[in-house]
Amino acid sequence: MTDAPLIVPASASSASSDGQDELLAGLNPQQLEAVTYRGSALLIVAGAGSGKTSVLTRRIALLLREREAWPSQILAITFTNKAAGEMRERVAGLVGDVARGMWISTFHSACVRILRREAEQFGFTKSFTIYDSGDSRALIKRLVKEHEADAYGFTPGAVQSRISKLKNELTDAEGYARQANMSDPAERKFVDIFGDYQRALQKANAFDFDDLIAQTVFLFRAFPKVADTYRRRFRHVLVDEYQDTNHAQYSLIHELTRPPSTDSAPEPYASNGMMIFEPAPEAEPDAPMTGASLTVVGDSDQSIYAFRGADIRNISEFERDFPGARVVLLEQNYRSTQNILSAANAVIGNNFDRKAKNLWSDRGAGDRIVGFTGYSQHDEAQFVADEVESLRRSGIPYSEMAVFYRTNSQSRALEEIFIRSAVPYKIMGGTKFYERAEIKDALAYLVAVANPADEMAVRRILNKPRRGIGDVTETSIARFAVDAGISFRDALRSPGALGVGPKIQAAIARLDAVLDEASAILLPPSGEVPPATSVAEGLTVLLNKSGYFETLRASRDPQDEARLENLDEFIAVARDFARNNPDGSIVDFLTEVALVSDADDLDDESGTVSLMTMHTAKGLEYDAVFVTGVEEDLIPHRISAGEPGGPQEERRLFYVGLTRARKRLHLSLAMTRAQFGEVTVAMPSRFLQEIPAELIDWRQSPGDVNSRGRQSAAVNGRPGFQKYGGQGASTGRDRFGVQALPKRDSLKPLSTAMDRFPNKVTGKVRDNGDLELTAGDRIRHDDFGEGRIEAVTGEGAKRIAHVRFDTAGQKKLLIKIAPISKL
DNA sequence: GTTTTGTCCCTTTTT
DNA sequence: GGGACAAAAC
Repeated sequence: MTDAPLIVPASASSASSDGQDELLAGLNPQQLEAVTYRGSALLIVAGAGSGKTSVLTRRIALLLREREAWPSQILAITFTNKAAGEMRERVAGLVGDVARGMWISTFHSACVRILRREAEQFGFTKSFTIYDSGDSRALIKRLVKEHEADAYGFTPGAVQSRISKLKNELTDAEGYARQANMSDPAERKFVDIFGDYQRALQKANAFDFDDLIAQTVFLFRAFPKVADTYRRRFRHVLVDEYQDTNHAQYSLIHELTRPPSTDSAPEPYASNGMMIFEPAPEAEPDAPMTGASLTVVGDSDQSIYAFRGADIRNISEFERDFPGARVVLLEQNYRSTQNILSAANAVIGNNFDRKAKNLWSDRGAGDRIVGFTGYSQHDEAQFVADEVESLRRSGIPYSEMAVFYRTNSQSRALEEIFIRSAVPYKIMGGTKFYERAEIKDALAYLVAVANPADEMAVRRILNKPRRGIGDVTETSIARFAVDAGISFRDALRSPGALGVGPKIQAAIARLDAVLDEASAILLPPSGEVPPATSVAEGLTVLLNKSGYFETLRASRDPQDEARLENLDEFIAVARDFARNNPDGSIVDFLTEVALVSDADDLDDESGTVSLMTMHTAKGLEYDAVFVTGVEEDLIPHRISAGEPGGPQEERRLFYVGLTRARKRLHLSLAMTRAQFGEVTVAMPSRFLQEIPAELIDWRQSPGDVNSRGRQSAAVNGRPGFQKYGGQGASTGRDRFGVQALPKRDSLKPLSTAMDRFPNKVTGKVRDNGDLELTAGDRIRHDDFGEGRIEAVTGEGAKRIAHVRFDTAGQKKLLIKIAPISKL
């Protein structure tokens, strides 16, 4: 354990004012230095939970309060939009309204802002579309087909990831072609596809995710004057989660923090006439301007995006890249109890190529980590659900609990059991809202209006809803467009010229009219700026008059009902947007929607447990955390084994998961796991063995199953549940400090004795219709045996029975689907 | 042109 | 055990 150094660094800034005292209050010496150090470059190595967000916000606040910088001179980059919003709020909380002019955003949002301003410089318009991975995959798929590249073993996915990797390395299509081995036919194919892909994007007036960064760097390099504008403007650049930056992002930072070229005159206006910076407070007209001061915050132990091109060297070689850089280490953890930290430290200590770092906490040992081994993933999920309920009863709100897993597909079993057990939950990510087909359709309608050059979008809505425009017609439209030298969208204006039947002509004319009608609302020809509410209005017009809504309403597919609800929600999003951005345009709306991420959905909606992948969990913290599926081939994931650095990255990912917990940490696994229909036997993850045994309190350990396991024999039912979910928890005096079982044997393979595992919760559901139950009734449950109803709450399909089972403890059940019968 | 059936993958992680 | 996609049936 590290001792806190007692040296207080000399504050670099001038005599402290009252405001400064307030900003510096409660900081430890290292944090204080991180906040007050002034120099060209500062690296803050911030271990998990070491208060880096607080340091970053105070650093910004101090710059503002001490008048060292105008808000407009600050650029802060965060990993998610949500983090950006929070940081903005916290800075505003410290210094008030001044915070307004700052750029606090993600790399992608910041680049979009720059690109929209400068788009005309290189052949795009301000209203360019942003292609998400789905869009670009669709485009690549078409190209792969056109080039018959599958003969060379190219799959769309492989091509996409290769292009993405190249772009993250700032290699563009021409650059790649120049150095490619053109004697290899497969290589030639790839070069062609890459080139066509880039041309298609340009033609569609669109950027993909990687382009947003890479093209901004190219822009800066090709137009030094443009770059200078931003270099003069941003005097303080701060980057969070620096360990997860890729080469393109690193280069962007490098470009931005370079001194402006001395020969170009300061230009407070961007090429389009927009004023982009206020004159510096103390302008020194003759002195050459230095580069912006750079502050980066990161923790190489939490680098988990190498697969996306993140380069850990960006952080490990920071001092080489930015000579004279100061490095500050934050090692005191203010988040977790020592037991949790010790486990995390032990795990991460197994990564050999890292700089030693020891997080410590003064919050006391805390509870031991709870371990549980289920028979199946359902069993594991039931443990989580029961434990969630027990924690809830002990006073932790649902919103302070989170369940993590390695892969999105693992969420299904958890979800099933949570629904059954009436545990309110929310899934972060998974099939994301904006990736649902109906939402993508609605977006395509909007894009077709906002950026008619985007042929993909127009094609997408051509026959949605079905209006009899099939492949054949689509091809004739495309051919006509090419022949006439007009866009695909404009070809829809002359249905008569397409050589298709009258019915189809009429359908095309109707679609054309709908798009025009919406266009009149969203982009009035008069040139006046429509109110932000026009987005929702235009969207409603599009969905109504295109017949999209009508078709869904007429359908008797139950899924279409859900689609309608999603679209209603989407319109609500548009209304919300108008409320928050009174001056927002349709392009702004589309930008915002394109750049939202999983983590951004995390409303502070109290009262639901959050389910998410460990990746999504980065940067978040909860009182109680469940890390599930702690098995070989899952974490570390099977695929990572073959990748260089793979297992180490998996270990960091696991470490990130562990360190999210403040007070309660649960590790669970299943002995068997069904993967695409097939049941496979699972092994405990190697990472479990890396945690000192005395830190884990196994409610049901992998060893229990194989060895004599007194607890298994104890009850002829479900020992695990009984033991913790039953008496102990229900009395309310619960867990804090209570020492439980003696520690179990170390981990062993789970291969045998599955039948000795008595506790098998299944994913079974049953439709009980409107089974009437009241307090006092006795029931029988397929998995839990007999019990007594203590209360019934909720209404209709959401009626919940609160049951005390004779052997399985206290549970909530959703009556409609629980496999129960009244006795 | 649309609907239904059948086959083949699949599962890392995401801005 | 399901979703995407293609072939076959309407």
